[in-house]
Amino acid sequence: MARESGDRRERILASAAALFANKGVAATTVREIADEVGILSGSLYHHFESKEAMVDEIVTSYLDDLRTRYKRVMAADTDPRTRLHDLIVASLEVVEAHPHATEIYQNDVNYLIQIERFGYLRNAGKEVQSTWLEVLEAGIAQGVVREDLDPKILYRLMRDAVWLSVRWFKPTAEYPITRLAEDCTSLFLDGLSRR
Amino acid sequence: MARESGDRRERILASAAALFANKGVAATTVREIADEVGILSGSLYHHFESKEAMVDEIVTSYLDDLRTRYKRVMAADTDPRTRLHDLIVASLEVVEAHPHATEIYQNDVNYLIQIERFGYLRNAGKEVQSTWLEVLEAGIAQGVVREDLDPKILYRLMRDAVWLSVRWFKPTAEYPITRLAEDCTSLFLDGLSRR
DNA sequence: GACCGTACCAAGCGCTTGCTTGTTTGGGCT
DNA sequence: AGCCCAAACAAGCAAGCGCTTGGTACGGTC
Repeated sequence: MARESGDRRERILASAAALFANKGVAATTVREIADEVGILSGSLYHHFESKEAMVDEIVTSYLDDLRTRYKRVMAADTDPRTRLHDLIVASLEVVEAHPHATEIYQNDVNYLIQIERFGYLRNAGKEVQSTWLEVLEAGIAQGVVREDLDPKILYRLMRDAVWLSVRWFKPTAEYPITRLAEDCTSLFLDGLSRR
Repeated sequence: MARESGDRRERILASAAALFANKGVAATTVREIADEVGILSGSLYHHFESKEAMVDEIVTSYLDDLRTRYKRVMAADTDPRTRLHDLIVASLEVVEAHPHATEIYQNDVNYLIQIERFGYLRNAGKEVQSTWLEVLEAGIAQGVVREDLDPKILYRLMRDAVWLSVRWFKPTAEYPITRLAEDCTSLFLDGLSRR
């Protein structure tokens, strides 16, 4: 029994993440989480300090993974166009690896951010933005990206399109995540007009 | 006093909308709404049947406005490129007219949709989608839109980029909403690559 | 000046929330 | 066999929830 205790913890986190993603953090009760796992609500507190602690663990591991992948993209010696593509790929891979955490972050940042414990979310958002801006501005400087569009606005439009795919994208054999990444890159870089 | 009763109702709705948008519907309490208006929570029920009724009224008027504007766009005898632009403009105008309602819809559809009363939200989403698809498919048929990108995926990417602008866009004199509409249209149609 | 209806207050009901507490269970180790 | 201790249960607490109720203040109408 004791040797499976890690399993239980993970199962609780997985159930909690799914519920948080589908119903929202505030609308999910600890009793619902416990029901999903098949224990009583009080027993959750043997594994976690609080409901907030569960959210925290889910979101933190999500952001850690994201940061790691972005750093890898920026460490490579590549041109802006490739980097933009690689950022999109990295983001979509994170969406695939942490679908629930992504949805929680997208839906509930506003709510979470006003809880003291989650103040760090402000910095996380800024970090991500500056990574994208670095690439876009390098692109403008090198003359491969249009300079009549504000990079910040470009970033926000792309960001929402890419991250919100978590709400609708379910990878299949015919349309895997790599294909979505290609289509995103192609849409943003070349547009949907036939030429 | 009686002659200003409509005012009160509107003030309650406005306060409720702002709170729902910022904290989420589930995380906003009737006491908070009442505090904002300066009355006690019980007094809200003189003006509204329930908390759900407030949400309903906010969301319904938002969707009504959206439907009206989309119909106007589709009624005009214009080419696909213009129509796409006009749909973007119409959407951003609705964002501007109903910022809180837009945010509530974007953040809380998942939560609301599972409440019986808000079942109609399913149809609303489908209606909007089919309007965009109609335009995109006409564009493909007329050879002005690339046919190597799935229209449904195009729609979803554009939809999230456009609607989620409610979270960050604050119109100014230098960058009004019309400019954002132009930039969106330009990004989606032509891409961000310099050519 | 008696009456009416609107708008609100004061109090609190029944229920659910996140969380705590004291106790029981049962496999692993000596 | 005897003990240990992680893991779960059973019960329930205080706080907060949406909402209801009975009463009051007061401008408008006849």
